[in-house]
Amino acid sequence: MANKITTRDTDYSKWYNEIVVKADLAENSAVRGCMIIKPYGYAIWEKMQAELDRMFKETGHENAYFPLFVPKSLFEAEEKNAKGFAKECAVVTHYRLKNDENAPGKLMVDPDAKLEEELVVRPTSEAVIWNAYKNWIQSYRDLPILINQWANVVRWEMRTRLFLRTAEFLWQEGHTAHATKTEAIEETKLMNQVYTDFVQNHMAIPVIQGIKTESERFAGAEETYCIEALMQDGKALQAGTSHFLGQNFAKAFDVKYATAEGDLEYVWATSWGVSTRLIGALIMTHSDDNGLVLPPKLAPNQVVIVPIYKGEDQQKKVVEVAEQIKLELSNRNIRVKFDNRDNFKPGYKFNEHELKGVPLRIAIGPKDIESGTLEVARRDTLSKSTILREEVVDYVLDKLDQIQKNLYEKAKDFRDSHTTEVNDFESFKKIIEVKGGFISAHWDGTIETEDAIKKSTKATIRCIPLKGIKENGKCVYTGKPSTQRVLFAKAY
RNA sequence: CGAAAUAUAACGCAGUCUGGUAGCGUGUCUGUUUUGGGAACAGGAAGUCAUGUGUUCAAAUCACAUUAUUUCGACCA
Repeated sequence: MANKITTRDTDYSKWYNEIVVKADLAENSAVRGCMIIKPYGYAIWEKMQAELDRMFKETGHENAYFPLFVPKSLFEAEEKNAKGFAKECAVVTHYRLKNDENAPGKLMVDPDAKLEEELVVRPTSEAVIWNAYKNWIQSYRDLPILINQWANVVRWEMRTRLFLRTAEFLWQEGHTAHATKTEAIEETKLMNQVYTDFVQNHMAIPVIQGIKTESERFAGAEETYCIEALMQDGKALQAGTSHFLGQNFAKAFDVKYATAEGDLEYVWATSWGVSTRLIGALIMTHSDDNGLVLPPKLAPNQVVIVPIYKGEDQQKKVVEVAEQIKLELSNRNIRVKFDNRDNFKPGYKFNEHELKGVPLRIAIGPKDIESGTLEVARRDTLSKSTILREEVVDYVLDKLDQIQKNLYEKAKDFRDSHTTEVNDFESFKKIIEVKGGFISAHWDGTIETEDAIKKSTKATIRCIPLKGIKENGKCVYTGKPSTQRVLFAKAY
């Protein structure tokens, strides 16, 4: 009951449960909405981390680590940011427990150990980081600062949803400081592109790049660039954001640098992040009724070998061939697992690895040994073929590549067929209700209209697409003139 | 915080209306036989029925309160 995850049409629980479970921390615990990432799920996260980290470094960034605790005075320095997060902060007020005299064996918060200044558990790290940057930046020679942090953050949401909105989550947050506005904006766009490349090429999830409207923008940002993906149930998911922060944080933390001309100027800032929410996106984009479907580039095991045999003689022969194939594949950097557990039957293993989303499965039995063949099954299409034993390496390399592409194409076809151009509000309402997905429509650019549409349909503006075509039209709600279509959808 | 539903074994559930021995499936443990799509049989272990109070000869079951969870609102990556 506690672990059941149900969206409107789809029960994702069996897929999630391979990867993550809701943390059952304690009876009557006030901590809700935390998750335990199981080893298999964490292995996927590690793959994602490794690739993102490589991309960050390739674009000139370095990793660093900053404190979990943010003194309240620092936190409130940038007003808009503080206000945006104020309602969802966990706050540390005491630093000690003591024995409870009224309840032997129990502990209580020591009232004498009240902190003079409360500590906010970071919901994001701008405040601590910019407090540090103040001391790191003196001159234009110190710029740019291009730093990324891998960390956990806490956001005490009213309502949590496993994976997509947990109270604590893992993420990376990049925080950069630049001498010029142009350079900072370039950085913001660059990271938006890095996220796009990663999500599309590695996660096989097609995304729309765009900028957020004022009401959806990050608290404290001047412009928020985002990538938006569409899930199989027709709801949109924000997959990654990069923010141009202007000089807001520089002014709040008084971070100035001496220019080459000797003037003092405030620096320009960006921040950008993606979180474990991406694993949720991965599941909800590709999975089918048989369980997870993982893109080869992120699958902890790309190939699993299942042996089939009767009796010890056969077992010996089959295992020998299987080990040999495993070696051949590993030598080509393919992540391969030989499932030689003797206490499960092949059929059980087939189903288990399907549930876990392993892209390719190789079955080897006595018949194959005799004929020099192998049976290879694809997870994405659930189709099986028999191949020659000596072709295995080339075949696997080729198929892994195909699966990666096929998953992307499939997701893209779904996304495209669930993106509808709409020109009047009646169809807007109908499409959102019946079909779901993205709606491309004209908007007059005002918050009032955005709000009214949200109230009436629950759909929000996901983004103003970067690659949108300029065209003159009339706002779908007010009929006022507009120059570009924006993307609406119901969102997670 | 508003509205509704739910809480029984590790997991999924029945039993509650109509009070009277704590049940089923999966998993788990032992043994034997099994292995080309979730094995079969036999035997075993496992539950303060969310918590508290009340009604009753008797409460998983009825009443009241509390807590937690889920879904829908408001909030949000």
